[in-house]
Amino acid sequence: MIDRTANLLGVVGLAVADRIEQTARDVLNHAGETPAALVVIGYGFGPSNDQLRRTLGLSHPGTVRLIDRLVSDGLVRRDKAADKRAVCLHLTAAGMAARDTLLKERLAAIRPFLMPLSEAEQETLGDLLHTLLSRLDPSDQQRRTLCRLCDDRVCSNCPIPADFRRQKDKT
Amino acid sequence: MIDRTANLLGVVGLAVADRIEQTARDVLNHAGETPAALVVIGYGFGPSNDQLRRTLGLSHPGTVRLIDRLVSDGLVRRDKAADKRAVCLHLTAAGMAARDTLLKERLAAIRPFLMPLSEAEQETLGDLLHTLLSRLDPSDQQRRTLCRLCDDRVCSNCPIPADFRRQKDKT
DNA sequence: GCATTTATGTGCGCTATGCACATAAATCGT
DNA sequence: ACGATTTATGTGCATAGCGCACATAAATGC
Repeated sequence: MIDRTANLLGVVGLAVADRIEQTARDVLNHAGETPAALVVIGYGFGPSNDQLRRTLGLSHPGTVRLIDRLVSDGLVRRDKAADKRAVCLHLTAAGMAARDTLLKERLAAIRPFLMPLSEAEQETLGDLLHTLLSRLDPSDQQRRTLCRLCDDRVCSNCPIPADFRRQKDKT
Repeated sequence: MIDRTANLLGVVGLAVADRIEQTARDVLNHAGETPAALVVIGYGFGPSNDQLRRTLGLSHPGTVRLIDRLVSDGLVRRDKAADKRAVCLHLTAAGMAARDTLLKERLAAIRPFLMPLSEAEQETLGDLLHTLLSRLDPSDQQRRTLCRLCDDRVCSNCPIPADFRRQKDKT
């Protein structure tokens, strides 16, 4: 019986991810992990290339090229870090605007799935998803990966707090 | 309040899609829409390149190359169709085995998200997802796209029946 | 103070995909 | 029934996004 639910979750997950990806492509003209990079850098703690790499689950050269794209689009700056080997990534004003649009459009892309549900059904679903996420027991790294496209402005009582805004847990 | 739920659905959707994609890559050594192609062709109604293209949401040359890959992997055959312009796609024995593995591993990839929930919670979630899907009101084409990775063996009482096994609705 | 580790960047290749074009078969109108 | 249009496939060429192997510079650890 669990497999019936698993299958439905797979269908909905695919549908939701499809819509998010399409939206991100429309907003940024880039696909893959590029939108997630924008969201993560946007927390403003100035991640290094390497920190970002781990959150996005990419190889490090892949991350370098990803940042190259964002820099050449004028959305990201490579600042100097205390550690002179590292870079310290920040959004430009244009980058922040793009990030805002991206997150707004992401929610707009997901909302149609929920609109046909009653308030009560939405509430129940939200609680169940919250419970589901709270029981995943991910590593710190996995938390950040899970939340890499999350809109923290609407994530009250986050079930998997990913400490994006703190510089601790650099691992 | 809907946005809190939308955000959580986005997080879970992304997580589920990530796991499915990773699993598909492990099983097939291919990514993108290749796994979906295997599932859809596996219904055995002998889709044409063009029918498949619409379900996968790819360009037609992209679909030709996708089938090229599956053929050269020995998973798919290009048979002749009644319409002599068209091809008629079928799985080889190896293709059917790969499809079985793929669907099995897909469920295995999703199950860990549900395991920590109680039976009752799983039931409620399944019912809510079923309701959500049943209210999407997609076109016939969208139905097939939604279900392109679906495991019909465990999809009892499908909320969005996608007539894969029937040749009607060739549109 | 030198060997090791860490962080970044570069050369090169590959996969998945799209656009423009070509070709063959079916269909439609007269 | 025949030419014009539409439909289905395939091919040349290009692009985005990514990984591996390698190079280099800064930090770290005896």
